[in-house]
Amino acid sequence: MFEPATLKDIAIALGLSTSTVSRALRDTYEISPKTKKLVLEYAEKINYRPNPIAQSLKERRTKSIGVIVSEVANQYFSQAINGIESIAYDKGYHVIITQTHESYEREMINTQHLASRGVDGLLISLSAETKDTGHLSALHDKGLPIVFFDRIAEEIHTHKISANNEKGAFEATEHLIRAGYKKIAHLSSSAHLSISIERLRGYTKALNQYGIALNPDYIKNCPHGGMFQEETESAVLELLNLKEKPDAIFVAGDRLSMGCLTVFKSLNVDALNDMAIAGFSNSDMLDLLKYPLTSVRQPAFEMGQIATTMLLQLIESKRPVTEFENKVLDTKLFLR
Amino acid sequence: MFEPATLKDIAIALGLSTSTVSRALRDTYEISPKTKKLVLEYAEKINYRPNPIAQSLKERRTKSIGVIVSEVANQYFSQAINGIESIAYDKGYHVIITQTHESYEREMINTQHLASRGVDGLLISLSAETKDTGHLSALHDKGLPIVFFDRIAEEIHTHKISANNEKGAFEATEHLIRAGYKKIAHLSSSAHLSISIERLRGYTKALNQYGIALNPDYIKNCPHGGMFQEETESAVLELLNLKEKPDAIFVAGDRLSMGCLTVFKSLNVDALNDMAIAGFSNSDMLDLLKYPLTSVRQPAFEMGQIATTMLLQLIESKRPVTEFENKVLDTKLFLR
DNA sequence: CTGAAAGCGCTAACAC
DNA sequence: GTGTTAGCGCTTTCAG
Repeated sequence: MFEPATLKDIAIALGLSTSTVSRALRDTYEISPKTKKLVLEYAEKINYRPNPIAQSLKERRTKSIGVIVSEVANQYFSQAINGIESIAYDKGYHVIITQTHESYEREMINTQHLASRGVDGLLISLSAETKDTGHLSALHDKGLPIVFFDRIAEEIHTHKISANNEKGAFEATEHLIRAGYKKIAHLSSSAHLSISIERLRGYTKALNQYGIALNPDYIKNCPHGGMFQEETESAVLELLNLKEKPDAIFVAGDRLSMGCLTVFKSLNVDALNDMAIAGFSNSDMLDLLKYPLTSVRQPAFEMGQIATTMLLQLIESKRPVTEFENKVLDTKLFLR
Repeated sequence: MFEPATLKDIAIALGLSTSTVSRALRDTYEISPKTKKLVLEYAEKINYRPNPIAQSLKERRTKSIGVIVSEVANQYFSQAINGIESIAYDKGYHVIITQTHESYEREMINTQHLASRGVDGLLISLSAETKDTGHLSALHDKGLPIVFFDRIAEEIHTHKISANNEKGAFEATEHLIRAGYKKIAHLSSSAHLSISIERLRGYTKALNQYGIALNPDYIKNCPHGGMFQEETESAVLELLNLKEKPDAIFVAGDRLSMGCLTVFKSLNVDALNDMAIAGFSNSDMLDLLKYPLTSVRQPAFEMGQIATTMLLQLIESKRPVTEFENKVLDTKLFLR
């Protein structure tokens, strides 16, 4: 097996002590130039790398951050992850990605796992099932830095970054209204998620502003964010079977938007022609779709970058941070 | 900061030695039932978790595996990752995902990073740029278990799992031929990748078998697997500008298939009607596309599972493994 | 300027 | 059955 060189190997080879070698390799300001040179050259020659596990044990940090998302197959999240990596790697941090698949239980397991593996901080977007955030506040109270992105926990006092969901939802709904639709339904993820609440608010606001009455039957939630297609399917069918059938749907999520189109596809095409859709999506393929989908796009990459910058700031701060930011970024509407 | 309980804390609280506590918590067969019970209950009560960093340092293993893929946004890879996780988590292993974005340099950096962080093994699908696999064979020679999936390095002697690319390519090409197309081009990732070689072989074989001459001008490679849209665009334009314009394209990759459609979209629609496409893709959205794309789908989830099973077998094997498997799974053709 | 020694949390001979 | 001790690889007082 794979036995990398250690400090001790260098020390023995050079007739020095491990502490001298250790200092020569990093510290410097009290080591003679000649030993330093000697050590550095030898280390270079044998391609020495300090054992990060030993360093972690000693220094009580792992130079790694944990990320918890619903699923990497979701375009929004894969773009956010790219943003996260771009910052983290620059600063010498490793990124450990985990997926909840919208399950509360998985979220708890992943959280535990990451915490016990000693990540220095956590970047999380809550699962659709998550109502209770006790698993997170427990860790947060013990001092683990956490930053929320996209799907926020209001009750935990830390940095947060999200899209302007209300405004984005407003604009999408407004677009439908201006296009002449009056019976606009709303298909959303689980009702308690921050993004669902905000998007619902934007939808409601747009209806109000244009003098359209809110019809409670028009609002459908998918408790698993459409992770199971049956969920989306039955929600859409319920809408289609209403006596007063809606003529448009504002969909509050990437996976739901696709799920919704899939349901439409499986039905007759007529159902489509008089049913417009606008929805949140970060997919790059929307222009290639058979059905025009007006989309609200979040600045995912940038959100990932900002979340990571915030987290590293918490991690590397000398004194406890007490002022927290709640950053909100604008979405962009793409008409189709 | 976050200071979890240690063995010592338990030992002091219970008036035992750390070794007794350590044994009580795990070993057992020589600890008296009563102390065992005492320790277990107390540990449970204070919610004790062993420090994995210390365990790793001691036991020279981290119970984590590294994964290197091009990008998680690629459906094939996100599905494979789900397969990987499903096995790894079951066996108590943590999964660290990294992306190369098809860059050789990133691949080397990620490999180094994962190795130095002490992953117990590596699951890798080569980047499009990678020609030299010295960075991997160096680690492999030192004893790091590595399993290749999808994009294989022939020269490294270890377990490998891939799709039957040749057969998949053959079937897709054959489908185009039977549909009446005769001037079939081939758009592929970088020429040296195992998947490119195999898919080219399948394409060639189908042409041969149906008595169609191979036209070298019809074969275009994208050295970055279409990671940059310009690359795909210029390749497709070159095909379209040939005096003897092809009437169909067989595309050898997920990203390339989408890139190709995007180029088509940006051109006039007529270019589409007389240009059929068949290609490798694991996207779930193909049925929703404006353009019918006959697709070759790989059993991504299963491949991830098998690769992980193989890797864990290498990692946990008592004696050095010398017999290696080269598993090949069938693809599935979806006509559109 | 350099070395000896302690210790991070855990496991495993080796006593007794 | 349980305690003592050493040691994984590294950093960091504390002495010289």
